Amino acid sequence: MAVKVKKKARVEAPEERRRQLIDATVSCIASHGISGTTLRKVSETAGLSLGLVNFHFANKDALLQHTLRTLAEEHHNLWKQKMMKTALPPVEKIYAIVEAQFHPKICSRKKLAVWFAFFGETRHRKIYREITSGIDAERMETCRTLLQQIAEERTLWGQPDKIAAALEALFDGTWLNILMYPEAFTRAQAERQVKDYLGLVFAQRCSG
Amino acid sequence: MAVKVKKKARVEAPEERRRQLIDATVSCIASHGISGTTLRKVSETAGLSLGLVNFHFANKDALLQHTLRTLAEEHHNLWKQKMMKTALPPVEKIYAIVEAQFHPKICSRKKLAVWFAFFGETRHRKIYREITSGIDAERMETCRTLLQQIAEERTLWGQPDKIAAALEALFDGTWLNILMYPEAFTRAQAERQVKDYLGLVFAQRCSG
DNA sequence: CAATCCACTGAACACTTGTTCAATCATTCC
DNA sequence: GGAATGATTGAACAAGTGTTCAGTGGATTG
Repeated sequence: MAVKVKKKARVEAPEERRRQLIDATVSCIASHGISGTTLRKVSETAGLSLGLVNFHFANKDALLQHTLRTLAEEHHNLWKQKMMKTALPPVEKIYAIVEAQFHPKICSRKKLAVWFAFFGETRHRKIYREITSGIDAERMETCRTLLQQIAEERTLWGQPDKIAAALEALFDGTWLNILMYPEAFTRAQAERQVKDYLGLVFAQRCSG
Repeated sequence: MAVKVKKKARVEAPEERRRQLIDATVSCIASHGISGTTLRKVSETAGLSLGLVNFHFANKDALLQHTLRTLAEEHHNLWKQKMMKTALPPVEKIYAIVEAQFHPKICSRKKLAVWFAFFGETRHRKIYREITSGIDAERMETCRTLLQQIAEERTLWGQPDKIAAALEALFDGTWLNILMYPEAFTRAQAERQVKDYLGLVFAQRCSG
């Protein structure tokens, strides 16, 4: 009966264990909030012992930081990759960034809950802000550059940096709406909403 | 030397004490997050004794709920009042709602920190969502109605409910940007940003 | 096989938490 | 003035927290 099912090994590679613990942390934050995320709950969710958390992470705060960093990297990798894949036209590249923002892998309710749990703590834990600010700034700058390129070939209704800022706000705002009122706001609607805004900005309605 | 300075009375009217405790809670959440807000810190911030918190509020959770409700009511009262004050034209009424959203009394960094601290907990504490959903829905419905009225007298670039949803996202998104990157995003800029969006939607660029 | 290594365990520790409650104090009422 | 009322205090308590660490055992090496 010794089927070769990948059972939970008693001993695993450190990276694998860290990943398991981070996954468990994401689940815990999503269902109990940061204030309700204890090391006991994390270890229990991961099916591991309490002491193991402090073995793989210096302390609880390090675990939380790694969790946020993992989410941030995942997001960063996705929009970067999606954007690179698309060939030349800048308009399509911006749309690719929008699609990455609302990709199921990134924009699940569970992960949104974790994102906003951290956002809610950014004021007094500036390390959290530092972790996210990097990718936020890079994406916004990328959008600004793309908009600048678009502006050279067609009339844009607004300045590129203003539009990039509005885009950033739409990203975060629609995320929050999906998190709080998932019955009223969906990923697909949010994606359409942001694209509609871009369509409004791009349209050469009455090219004089 | 007995100047009639309003010193902290040892005994105060219950409502006054409750207000003091809620103010202290706002300060605590803003500087330590919800997870770092303890009854000891709240009572210390308020300059009152520990036991008094549980005397005026059933428990810690009741205190937090009253705090959120107070913020929600303050916001609701402001935009309602600002909107009523403005005379007839619906366009001006929408602008009044925008201005209320970014009014210094509502949109201070301190209060934004508290708002997002609660947003970060809404997934597992549905009571928080219930408290805010009421005013959110009412404001969005009001905007939708106003946009419908505007659509009757001029061409609107988009459907009223879609625009109302985008407006909602812009409100929340700009709030988050101000909270996280106050050096890069200000209240005034945010207000202008939202108004620019409305300008884009309202403009009869090439009225055929 | 024996020895070494190190991921792993969970009991134990010091500390903080929310909550309770008997005692205290200022005020109000007769 | 004296009693009654009710707001206020802070010590005490049980429950839960993050962290430590001596010990366990499965894998790897010689």
